[in-house]
Amino acid sequence: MFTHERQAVEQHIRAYCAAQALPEVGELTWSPVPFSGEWGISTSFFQLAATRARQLAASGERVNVAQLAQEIASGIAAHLGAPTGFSHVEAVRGYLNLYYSTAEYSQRVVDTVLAQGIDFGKGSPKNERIMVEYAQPNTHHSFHIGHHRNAVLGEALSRLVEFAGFETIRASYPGDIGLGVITVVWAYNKFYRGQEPEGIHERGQWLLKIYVEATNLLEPHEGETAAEKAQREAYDAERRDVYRKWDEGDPEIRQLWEMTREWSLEELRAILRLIGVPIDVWFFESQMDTPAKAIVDELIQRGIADDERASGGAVIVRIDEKLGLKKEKYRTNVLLRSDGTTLYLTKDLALAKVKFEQYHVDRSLYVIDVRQSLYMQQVFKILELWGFHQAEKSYHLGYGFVSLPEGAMSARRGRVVSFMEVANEAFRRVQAVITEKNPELPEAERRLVAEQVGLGALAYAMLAVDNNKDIVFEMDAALNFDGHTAPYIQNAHVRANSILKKAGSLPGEAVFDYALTSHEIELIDLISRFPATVQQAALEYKPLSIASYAYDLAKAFHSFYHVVPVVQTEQESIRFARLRLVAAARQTLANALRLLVIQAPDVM
RNA sequence: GCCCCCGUAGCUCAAUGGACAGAGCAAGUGCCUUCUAAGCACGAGGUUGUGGGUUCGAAUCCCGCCGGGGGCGCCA
Repeated sequence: MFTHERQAVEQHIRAYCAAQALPEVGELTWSPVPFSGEWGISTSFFQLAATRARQLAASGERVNVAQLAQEIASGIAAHLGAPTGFSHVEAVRGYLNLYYSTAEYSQRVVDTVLAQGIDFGKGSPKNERIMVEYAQPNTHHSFHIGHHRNAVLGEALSRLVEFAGFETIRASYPGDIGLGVITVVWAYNKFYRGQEPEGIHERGQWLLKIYVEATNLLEPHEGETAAEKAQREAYDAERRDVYRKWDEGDPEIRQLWEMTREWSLEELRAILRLIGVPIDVWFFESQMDTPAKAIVDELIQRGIADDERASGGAVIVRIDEKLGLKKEKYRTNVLLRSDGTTLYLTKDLALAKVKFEQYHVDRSLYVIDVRQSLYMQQVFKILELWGFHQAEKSYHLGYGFVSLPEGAMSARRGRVVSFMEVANEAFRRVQAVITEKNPELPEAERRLVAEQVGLGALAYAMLAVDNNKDIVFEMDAALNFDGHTAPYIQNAHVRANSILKKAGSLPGEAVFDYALTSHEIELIDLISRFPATVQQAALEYKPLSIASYAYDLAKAFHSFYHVVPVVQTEQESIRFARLRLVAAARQTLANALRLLVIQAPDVM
């Protein structure tokens, strides 16, 4: 908006500087004027003044940079007068502030939002394809709140980059094989065959219980007797035998594995559907073993990997050495065990190759635990050595772990917070609040809204904190619906909606040629910033920026709602303008919430 | 030993080179015959861990130190 007018002003500024024999103006960066009450764009002249000061210093003249910047800004302000599209211009402390014409700007913002609707804020196509890999829990475990953080962060990132203009593919990569998985298959077969409970979530959580009990049987205990030790070792031998049979493709073991695996995947798909995560492509770790073996020889031949098998060693990549680094930074990682089996790294490299070659991905994003930072850097560097230029644009969005107030979660000890338990508790509490606040709402609708609000609260708790930071999950805090939370934002949407419902119909157009209150100005200002916020957040891969923005917008709307009458406004032209503003605010809130994987209810 | 992340109000967190460092929670005061009080308004709370440096300008960039967390060739 107002791009044309801004460019005209830039031309005037350049012409002025040339005429005054000032140094060349570089790229002019504009930001919103940070004061409330009016709005406009601002740029500063400190750079220019500093350059000029250095020139003058060469001839022995000393000047104060801040003062000079202010002089330049004032000179330009006087030169500009009242440019088209702006009501007035001022120079303050080295900054040049251009204020928009209130009526024109308001109308343009509101009309744009209402014309574009759900697309308001959407960026133009970037002609680049992004694949986001997230939602990679191991199968044979139940979905816990750490997985939830991963899934919500990944989905928010996907929606963000997609909305910003990137073609986006959502990929899930569950770990469906490995010692942990085999442990469950062994224990199920030996102790629990046919005892699985009904119900998708019950069965998913039951698998975790088996895992915990099996781990207990297989781990050494303090002061164990010789008989206990023998028993434990016998169990471990059985488990190893199951793994060997799986590897050989033993039909019975494979069938057990597939059945139990499917129970986990059923639970995973149900939860992803519930929280709004539509995965496009499923990769499975078990399917990457063969492709992984296939890339090893290629990496050896290209001189990237070193084969030390002849001396009883493994196939390794000395990353620093291959990059020509003198100090250790990326270190060394193993590509193939000395027994010839693949590792996680091998499969990840093979999968990356598939993403680049078969899916033609330009940017590969990974939402993975921040503790794997070094590992991810190793993957990217090996891909670079391998010749995949896309690796430079690949990105690891790490996130901190979710822990309980009493300590870290541990799947092995069964100390996990099940996502469904938390979600159900949230639904119960929200329903209780709705019953109290809005008793007329029919039961069926109440349930639906409770789900939208409960899930929203959980999602927002995961997104409103910097991804690098750990979250100590406290049920009470997450379900506290006051303050900086999703329900606060959702309620702003509900209030906007109830005004519009009360008004009946939305005027097709309106002008803003009356004296706007500061609340209206603040609201319009925030709405107008949404498209730029989306672009910046997407390029930084930072859903948090949207979470902050949505909160600010909701806060501005709540203030507006409290002070400024809409439906009760007597003068029709003002009422029309305010109704359209409310509709624009509702739309923008909905669009922002959608990027955060949070639903915008009409009532609550 | 080396690498990464973090240190901001009593607590939880924003702000990554620009104007007076902002929110929420907690504690305090006021506001429901008015579009839903899951709300609004008003105060209070800060040498941005610390010492240097770069810059016209630093919470932000660089170096040292202190404190916390994480990681480092056959786990995933």
